[in-house]
Amino acid sequence: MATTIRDVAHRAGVSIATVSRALRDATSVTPETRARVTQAAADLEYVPSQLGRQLAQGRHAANGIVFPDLSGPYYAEVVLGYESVAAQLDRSVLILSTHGRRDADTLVTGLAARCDGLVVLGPTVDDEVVHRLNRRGTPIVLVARTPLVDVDSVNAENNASGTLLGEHLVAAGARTILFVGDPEATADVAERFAAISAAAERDGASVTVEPVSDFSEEAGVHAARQALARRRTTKSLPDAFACANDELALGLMLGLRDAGLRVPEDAIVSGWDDVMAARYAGLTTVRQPMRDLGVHAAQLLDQLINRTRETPVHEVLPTELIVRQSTTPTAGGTTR
Amino acid sequence: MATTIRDVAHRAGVSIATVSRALRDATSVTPETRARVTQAAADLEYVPSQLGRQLAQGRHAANGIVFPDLSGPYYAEVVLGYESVAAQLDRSVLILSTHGRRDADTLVTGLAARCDGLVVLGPTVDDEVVHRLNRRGTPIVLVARTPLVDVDSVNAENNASGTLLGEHLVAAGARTILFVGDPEATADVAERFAAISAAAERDGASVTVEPVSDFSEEAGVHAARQALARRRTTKSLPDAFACANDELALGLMLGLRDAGLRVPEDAIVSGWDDVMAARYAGLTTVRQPMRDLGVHAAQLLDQLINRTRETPVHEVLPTELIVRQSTTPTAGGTTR
DNA sequence: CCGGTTTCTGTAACCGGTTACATCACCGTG
DNA sequence: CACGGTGATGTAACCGGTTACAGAAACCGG
Repeated sequence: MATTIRDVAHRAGVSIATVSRALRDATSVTPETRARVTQAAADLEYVPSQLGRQLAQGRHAANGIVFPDLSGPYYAEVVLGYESVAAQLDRSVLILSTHGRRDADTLVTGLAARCDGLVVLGPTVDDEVVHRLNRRGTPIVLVARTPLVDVDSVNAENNASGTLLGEHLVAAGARTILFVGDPEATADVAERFAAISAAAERDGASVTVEPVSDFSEEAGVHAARQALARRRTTKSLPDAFACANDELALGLMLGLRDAGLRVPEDAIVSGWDDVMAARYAGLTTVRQPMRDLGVHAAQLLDQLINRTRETPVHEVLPTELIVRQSTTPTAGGTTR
Repeated sequence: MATTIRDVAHRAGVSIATVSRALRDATSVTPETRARVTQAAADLEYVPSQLGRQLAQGRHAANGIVFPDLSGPYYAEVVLGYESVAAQLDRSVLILSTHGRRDADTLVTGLAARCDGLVVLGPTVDDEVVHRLNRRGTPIVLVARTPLVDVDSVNAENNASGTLLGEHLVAAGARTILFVGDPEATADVAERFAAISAAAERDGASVTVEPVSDFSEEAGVHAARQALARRRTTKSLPDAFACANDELALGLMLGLRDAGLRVPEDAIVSGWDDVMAARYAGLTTVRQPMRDLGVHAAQLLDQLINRTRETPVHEVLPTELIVRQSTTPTAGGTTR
């Protein structure tokens, strides 16, 4: 195959150990030999085999990241933040998307064997798998997942923004709020729901739940139809829809408008995440520092890999309420 | 560190060669010894070191992919398609985002040393780097890039859809069309521009160019302002804006509306890519089979790695014109 | 001019697997 | 019963680097 360190050693007239040293340490090698080795390496277009190097050093110099999907902007941004830090630390990033794969457990275990540590993002594998890897000594950081006591985690704040959102909805005129999304699904959603409903009820509104567990646009459209169907019997529609994420909210808005209802005049709608489309749809939502989630995760992971730290850390990053037309009937105009 | 193949061999009372065989080949090992080895491996919770394995086999069992960014849905989708195929082929995927890094060349070269082959996506590194790696024998597939004769490539069709789009714009009433985007920037954009303008001019419209090279939303907003500023002197605004991609188009629409103009009544707008936000903005655009680009690239790359094929292949995947409200004044209503 | 450091380089043992080849036991056949 | 053939297993060489240790050369002060 390619030229090896021995070829270079031979050409430069030195031993392989010297080549190895000359090409890495500036020190501990005479400038002359160093020059000779460098020249020989250049002549032969020598590129050190990372495989040999990694085996000798006993490290992959690579980090893994597991996520459900990259379709939405959410995980993609986290991955980008993660990658940027990893690259700085001179580590490669291995990705694994579990979306729609039943053998996710196996794949994640396989990934773990190919890197020095990994980040597990969102609903991908069971906690059981995380625990197993953790016991085995694999450095792991959880992101956007229910934290486990003995595993590092990074999450976005839900409480404060949820409270703000709840208050905002009531201030915008909501009396009956429907939370769209299953609070049982994940801890994140549970927190959002709890915060929103607590604030809204404190301010005198009533909150009910539409337990949707598939957080997609289609599910949002469907939820709208459900609510409209119920209107026939109950003669009333909720005047606000607080959705567990933006995609649900966007779908819901489509569903409402298809039925001739106007947002925000006839009903106000909020989402969560602030995806790009939310801006164009004028959707009120909560922005998460997605890229920062990735950045922090990479930093924590690096500490674990380098054994700089022993005790687990659980970070919570702040979020921000973004108010747009979908909840501001007074500001005029159907969503532009 | 962890338990090695020698520990297992010792416990099972066999040689390491036998362990190696027993754990991979079903054949060439007695069922009894096989069972004994398997048991020993299980007892010791043995996980084969991928490093050792990779070095011995002389392959990384990993593919790389280089892209500018994951922020838009475009590259993310390609990456997903790529990853899905790679996973099936039991190969890991290493990612590298070059966005805003000046040392992209070095990083890509480094990446190439860590995998068996790689895909280079969009405007990331110079052709010169690609050529160098190619000469060195690294299997490479280019995606969404100007093809090079001796390197595999996968691209989306621009001509047919561009023609359709050009015709559609004129049919929608466009007489004066402004192409927003720099045709000199990339071959892709050049093709789109050529097809659109040829068709439009054939049908009697005139086409001018606003050579924007930053394909961002902000650039779109800016382009709108430019056009509006020019209106003061020329007393006229183009009645159609054909943008090089969706983000430009979305920004442009924002810019026009901020100035009180209605889309599509006062001017029609088209994009290219069909990002998610395009749907919510009602933007007419051209949909590319992004995921398929990734899938095909992974397949081509696999052929290169396994030396199944010698001669370079250049694939062109079909695209589709998606007509929405931004170019259909008759269909009524400002974008919903 | 000598002994003791210091500095540079080479030898060889790793890292943890795979695999060519040798070995050996056992089989059926003439 | 001797012999060639077959199939299971062990031995050891490799993959391509890193690095502990040893040895040699150069340098130092007394």
